[in-house]
Amino acid sequence: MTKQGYRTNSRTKIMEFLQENRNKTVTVREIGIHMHDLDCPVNVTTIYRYLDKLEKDGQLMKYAGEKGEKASYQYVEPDQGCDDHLHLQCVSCGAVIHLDCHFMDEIAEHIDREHGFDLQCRGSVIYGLCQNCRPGQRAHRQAAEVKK
Amino acid sequence: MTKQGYRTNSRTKIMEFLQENRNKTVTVREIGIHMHDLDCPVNVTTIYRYLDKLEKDGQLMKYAGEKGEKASYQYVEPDQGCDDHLHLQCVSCGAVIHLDCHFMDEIAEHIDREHGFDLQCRGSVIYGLCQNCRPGQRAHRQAAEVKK
DNA sequence: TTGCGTGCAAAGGTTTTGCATGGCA
DNA sequence: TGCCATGCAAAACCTTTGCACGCAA
Repeated sequence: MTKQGYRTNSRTKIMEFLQENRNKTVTVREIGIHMHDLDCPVNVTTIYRYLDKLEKDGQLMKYAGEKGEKASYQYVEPDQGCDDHLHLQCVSCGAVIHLDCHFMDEIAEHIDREHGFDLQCRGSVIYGLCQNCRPGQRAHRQAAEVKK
Repeated sequence: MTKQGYRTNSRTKIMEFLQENRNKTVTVREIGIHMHDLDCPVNVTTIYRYLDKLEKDGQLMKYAGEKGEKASYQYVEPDQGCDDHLHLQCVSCGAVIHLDCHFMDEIAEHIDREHGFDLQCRGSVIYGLCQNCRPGQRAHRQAAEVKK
């Protein structure tokens, strides 16, 4: 983790937004819109640069792109150890589930022993439907609608 | 699976390339370069359209983007059932391993029962290092070099 | 002949880079 | 004051779309 850098109004608000949405991923565009709504418009360049920095510092996970969309980012607790477990993301509402249970060890072990493959959790995403979005559940899809 | 469409020289060669590389993913750019090397240059538009068609027909799996790169595609056997198992991709050489063993059921079941999550294999990729590319192995990295 | 495939040009979108300015420490 | 952060403009990419023409069946 490198040094903190300056604390500016923009960065503070972006970080707040990331932390509020730590249970799912957000895109650069969404951050931009949010900042605009806050009457604190920020250039996309600034967002990209700040996010790159945060990712290098390990405070952010970057996903190449969710199902054909563009890159998305997710805040991670500094000590959450997101490198040790896989992540499930709901394709409907965007929620991210951290698979940090005992079973994670079994997966890594099986893949290692049976397939000779050394798992790398950072950047790996398993898609599907979360509890709330599965058919038959009452649909909690507000988040999904917001996305476009 | 929809109808076959016309058989043209370009399509034949693109399909051959996809099948030759069925053990890993390829990008539109790589296909373009390959076609150029074959003295059979094809417009990128054509590649995109053909790939879209193949994906709709289920002969191709499309990945949103591998580790920050752009979309990549992989040929799948018509009856390979790639919707039923996850895929491991080596970040070094690009090889893809089909996780179509008994353990796949355990993963899906655990994720379902413990996390209420309905797995969706298509598009999900787990990254890591394959047998040949793991440190300590003799490095088979020709493929990795080709990529850039 | 008919309809699909292809190339070209252009557009839309995301992300990056250079440069000058402004602001935090 | 000295960096670092920011905005702006421009560029580099990736991908899609419209249109006209060519070619397979």
